[in-house]
Amino acid sequence: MTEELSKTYSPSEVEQKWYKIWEENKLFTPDKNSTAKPFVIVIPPPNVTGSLHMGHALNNAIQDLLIRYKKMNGFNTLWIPGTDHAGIATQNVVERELKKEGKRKEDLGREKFVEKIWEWKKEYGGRITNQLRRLGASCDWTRERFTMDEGLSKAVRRHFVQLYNEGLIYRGKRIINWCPRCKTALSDIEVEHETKKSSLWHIKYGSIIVATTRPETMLGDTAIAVNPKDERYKHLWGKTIELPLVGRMVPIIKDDFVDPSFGTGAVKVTPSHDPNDYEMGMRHNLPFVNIMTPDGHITLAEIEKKENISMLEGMDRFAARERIVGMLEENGFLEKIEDYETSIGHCYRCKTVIEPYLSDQWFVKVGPLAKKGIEAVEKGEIKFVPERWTKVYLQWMTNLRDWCISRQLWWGHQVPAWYCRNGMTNDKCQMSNECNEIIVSEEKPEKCPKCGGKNLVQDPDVFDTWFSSALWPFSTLGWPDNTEDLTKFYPTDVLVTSYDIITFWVARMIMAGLHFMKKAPFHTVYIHGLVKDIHGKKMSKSWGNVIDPIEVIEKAGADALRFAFISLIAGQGQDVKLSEEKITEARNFANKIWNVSRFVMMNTSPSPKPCLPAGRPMEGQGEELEDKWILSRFNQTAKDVSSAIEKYNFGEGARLLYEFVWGEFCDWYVEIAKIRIYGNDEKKKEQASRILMEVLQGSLKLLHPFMPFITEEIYRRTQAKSIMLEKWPENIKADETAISKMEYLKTLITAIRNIKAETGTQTKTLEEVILAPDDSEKKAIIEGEAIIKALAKISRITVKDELKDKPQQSAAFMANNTKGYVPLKGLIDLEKEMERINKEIDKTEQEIQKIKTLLSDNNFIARAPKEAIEKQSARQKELAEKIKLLHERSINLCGDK
RNA sequence: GGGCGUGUAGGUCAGUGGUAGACCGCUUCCUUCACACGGAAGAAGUCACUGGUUCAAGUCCAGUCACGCCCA
Repeated sequence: MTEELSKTYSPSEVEQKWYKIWEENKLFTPDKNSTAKPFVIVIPPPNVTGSLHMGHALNNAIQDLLIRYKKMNGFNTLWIPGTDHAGIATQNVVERELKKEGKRKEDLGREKFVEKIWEWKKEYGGRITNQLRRLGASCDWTRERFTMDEGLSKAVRRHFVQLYNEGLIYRGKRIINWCPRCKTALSDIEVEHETKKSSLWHIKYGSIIVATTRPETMLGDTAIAVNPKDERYKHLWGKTIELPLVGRMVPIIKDDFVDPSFGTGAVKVTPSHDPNDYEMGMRHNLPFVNIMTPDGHITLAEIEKKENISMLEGMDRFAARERIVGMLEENGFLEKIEDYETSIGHCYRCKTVIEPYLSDQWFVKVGPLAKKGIEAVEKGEIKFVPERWTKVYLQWMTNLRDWCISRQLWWGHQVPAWYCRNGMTNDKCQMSNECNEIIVSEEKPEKCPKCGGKNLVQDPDVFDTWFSSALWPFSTLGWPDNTEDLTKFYPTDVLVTSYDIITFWVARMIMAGLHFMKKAPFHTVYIHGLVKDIHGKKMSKSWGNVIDPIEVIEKAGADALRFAFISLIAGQGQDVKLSEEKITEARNFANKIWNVSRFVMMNTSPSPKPCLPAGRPMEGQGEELEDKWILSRFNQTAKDVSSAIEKYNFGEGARLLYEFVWGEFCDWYVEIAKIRIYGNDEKKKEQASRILMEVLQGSLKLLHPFMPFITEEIYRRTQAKSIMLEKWPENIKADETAISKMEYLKTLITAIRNIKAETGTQTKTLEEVILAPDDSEKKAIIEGEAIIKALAKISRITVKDELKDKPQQSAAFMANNTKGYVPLKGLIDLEKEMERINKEIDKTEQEIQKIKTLLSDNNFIARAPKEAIEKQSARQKELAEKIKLLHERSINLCGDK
């Protein structure tokens, strides 16, 4: 009949098989001839050197859910995958590899080193994309892109040249964030600030005392500043004082920037080593004295040579701090040291303390670009989900400083700018020359347009990685060429990402998209939380709390991991706390799906298996009450799951399916269907198995975006067609009467089971149950007689209109408006039963008291809507009945004694 | 300092003004032929606190406390 299915589901046996089939059959590639509306997502490109972590797993599970859902809903879906060259991170990885061989990148030279990275990329670059396949991501791999591909590199060059020609990019000497370990500039957001305990050193500068958190930079001081309103220092205005140790004479200047309440109200000014001091230096025309090498060591090259400080030459910046403080103390310049908390910037890639550093860099003038980006969101062209992230985005966009895009790295897109070195005789000053022309061009220019010289040297710097990933939504589609894909698939639809990247990436994509494509790159930005461990801690190697997604996939299956994630997503984009327990729960759910499918297939007619569209009209057809019920509930579930997904309430969708499949289909419908399945009526048997298969197939479709592998595996055992190509069930018809009848029957059965469990007769089939229902309930009881008998294990149901003579030695219960008695002659433990009843009475009385108070409240009667009042009165009546019954029962019990 | 978020059962979390929910764990019972990764039943709540709005607040508003994150 059916090939044997194992008792437990083994994901490892099926997952990779199906992925291969899907990919080989190009099920992830959009149909070229389709006229259907496209639905497009671009993947947030993971770092090419990375490996899949839980953050990726969550992010891609969501995207895959959307893509699979939309595909089943008739959209021509496209999910573009790819990876990011991640400048610093990748360079660091390969540098570390080199270090193992005892080499530095300088030993190889730039060209060889970059070659080495490409080799590395070739070997390991496919790791993360293969891991995405393990997850089940339905990416169109035929369109896979890498940010350093030829096409994308061309896009970056166009990006730069166009902005430059529009006056939105400039080069200049500014204070930037410098990482002395990576030896490159960083943008403002690549610096992580951390508040740390430090000191505030008070140093005597002649008659003035200045307070500073960075005493070592005093070597580069070129002024002392005070606030012009600060009367304390009036007598010193315009005077000069001698810099301790260094001996240089520096002026005392007035500047509004100085906060009189900070320290002594007088501050040292080091224009080359502090962004605020830089501004002051510019305002007051101060000299700029650099005292540090790019790797964070002291240099005295720009300082007048003096014997007493010569030992500082080449000293590490932190050692120099201690040394200088020591020297100040020895020479009586140190007034005092205070404890002080200060915020210190660190490199986001290597955590080294950032140095504000004066250097030549390329900048994007973001003002005009940000303006468009703000308008697009304010006008609703782009919507953030959850909505609250809009504020974060807008706040950031309105406070933007110009973006430093040049990086002193070897790996990345080299800046397409050439310097004319014509007439240059001295190789020492690399960037200065007599012609002085900068040529910005997508391709290398032949000669200098100004002087005709051919000695052109390209800027050695590369771009910030985000400068290229800003273009991702259209560079992946072929821009700047006007390709078919670009016309067809831009703008994309939804961007799925976590909140930590809104500023890095989302904002920049929006700016670039609006500027170059004149259209926002997506209409919706769905922001999800970060993956944390069960205690809410970030997963990190140093904490030792990392769960590896691939290990989970191997143990529990990708479906389990995905379902665990999705069901953990709350409506508001909170962080997701992943635990082994949640994964186990999801694995158990997969196993439940597997087993109910086994049951259905074991009881289904031989092939060809019926292929019935789920959710067809349910009137007529001679179906039983339970059939109408389950089909109605299926249709409601389909509708509710759709609406949850449309509203990005993915967790809600998962919970609805879990509840329907396990709590309704397995726990109730299958049990009820067994009456016919194991019965003798062939026609009824056929009918039941047909509905079983129908609901199973429908449920598999609804589950598919959540759990792609198991649903395909089972579906293909019932169908030749891939479930990916099936239509999403969308018949909304539901038979409300059937639903309420079944809900009542479930309540009744649970009530009887309860009595049986309390009286220890759970496993026995009891002879009789006596029921006194109201009219509508009576109908349900008659219709559901077989169901009650089978599920509550009762041989006979006696329905009475009125209960005149109360059955002796029986347990009583209420199920909605039905009074019920289970005769239990000789089976009742009187004391226990009495206890149970008293407890029940207490509980019921408490509740009834609450309602009484409410109903006697004139305000409630006057102002509450009619339905609310009616509902409460009905409830009161019901409870009163129950109390009455319980009291009667209590008296009867005494009689029984 | 500014902003955002969170606080509900022992744990982890849902919750849409009108009877407080799920899973795990716990208690009792069940190896019955889809599944012990299972089934049945049950116990377990000061919805952080204080006020306010409302006939009615876990839900809306204000404040307080605790924790977390982001920005400066």
